[in-house]
Amino acid sequence: MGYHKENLKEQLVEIAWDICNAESWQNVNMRKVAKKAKVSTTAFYRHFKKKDDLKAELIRRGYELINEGRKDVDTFAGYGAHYIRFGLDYPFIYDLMFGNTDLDMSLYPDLEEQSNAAFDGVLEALKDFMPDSAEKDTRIKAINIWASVHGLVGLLRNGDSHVYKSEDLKWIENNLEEYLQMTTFS
Amino acid sequence: MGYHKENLKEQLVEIAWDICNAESWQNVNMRKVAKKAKVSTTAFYRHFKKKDDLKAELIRRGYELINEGRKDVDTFAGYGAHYIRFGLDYPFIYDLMFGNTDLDMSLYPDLEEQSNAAFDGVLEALKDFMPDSAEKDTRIKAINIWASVHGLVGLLRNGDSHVYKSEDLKWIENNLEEYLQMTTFS
DNA sequence: AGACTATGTTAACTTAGTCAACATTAATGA
DNA sequence: TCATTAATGTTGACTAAGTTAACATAGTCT
Repeated sequence: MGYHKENLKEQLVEIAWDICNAESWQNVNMRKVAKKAKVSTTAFYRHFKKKDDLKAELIRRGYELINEGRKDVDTFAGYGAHYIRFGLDYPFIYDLMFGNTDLDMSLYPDLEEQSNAAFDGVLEALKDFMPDSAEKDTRIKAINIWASVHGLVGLLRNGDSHVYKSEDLKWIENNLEEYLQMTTFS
Repeated sequence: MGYHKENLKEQLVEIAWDICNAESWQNVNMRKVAKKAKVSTTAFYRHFKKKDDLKAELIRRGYELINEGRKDVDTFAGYGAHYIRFGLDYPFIYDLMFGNTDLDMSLYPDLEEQSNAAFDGVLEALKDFMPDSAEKDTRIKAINIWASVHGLVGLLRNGDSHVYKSEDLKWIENNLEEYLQMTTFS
């Protein structure tokens, strides 16, 4: 069974993931992906409507990866550190996920589901950690944590172009859990 | 004096700013900008080496705007709110500034200067606010605040695609100072 | 005036996303 | 079984957009 290729769709996604992961989304183009898969440039369009679909699928897989790894973590700071490490381990995928995706999200419900799951993780973990706080305070705190975790990844990635260079950021990177303790429950 | 146009360079930047501000950087292209300025498409290249230079200039002006407005603010939470409001008032410029700029920063020292100034603002304000903290703790706190402010803008902008929709985010948006107090010095 | 520099235009090249027309392989059902 | 249909692939072409080269003209300086 199979045409020229077995499961070309999956292959294209994996090739795109690899290029994006190694060189950024900017460097993912149809001709390159197709060449690596040894098919014609336009074979892609038998499996996706447009390039954005490919982008959405990479992002979805990024969330999936985060959400899977999350299961092995049990402390609250561990959750945060897990998100941050994902950003550092997959910088270009992360860029794609949290930069300006310019995607019409309504077209990609699967993606939305995974991204909601990622957010829910924070809330759940936080509820366990501060069970006696008012519901609303917990939610506000969750928002704050989510916000700072994602902002921090940006700083850790681009730290060199700002004042807080190597020293502090390196310390944070090597002591993520401690940093999160300090800043989350100060 | 002047050739066909007076200060075409400035004009091009302003046109690009307007388009970007209204429709996002994606919608800024040379042909469109040139047309609005009533010059040929390539006149641009007499004033800039490449399109990235234009992007860098828009980003630089974004920081400039933030830094100027900052002077009118005097409370710490006020600073944070000022940054956040900028992100909400100039969403597409903000995207450009804090998304994946994909710029070779070493080529744009003026830009780096403005962005460092923005970061320094946080540190200065914080020092006044917690003068008796250890130097390092203050810096770590500044990083945390910077991170959460920028993360929050992202959430306020894309809140609809996450769990924490309208309610909480709207409250935060209308009570920025209070939110910052709550989360910064909890 | 003559030479040099700055600014602008036209035409063309390049890269990249996408579509239409056509070809072929697998699946399906009378 | 075999003819029809659906799925998958290829070729060639179109379009949009960034950029360059060659040329033209306007201002400046000695």
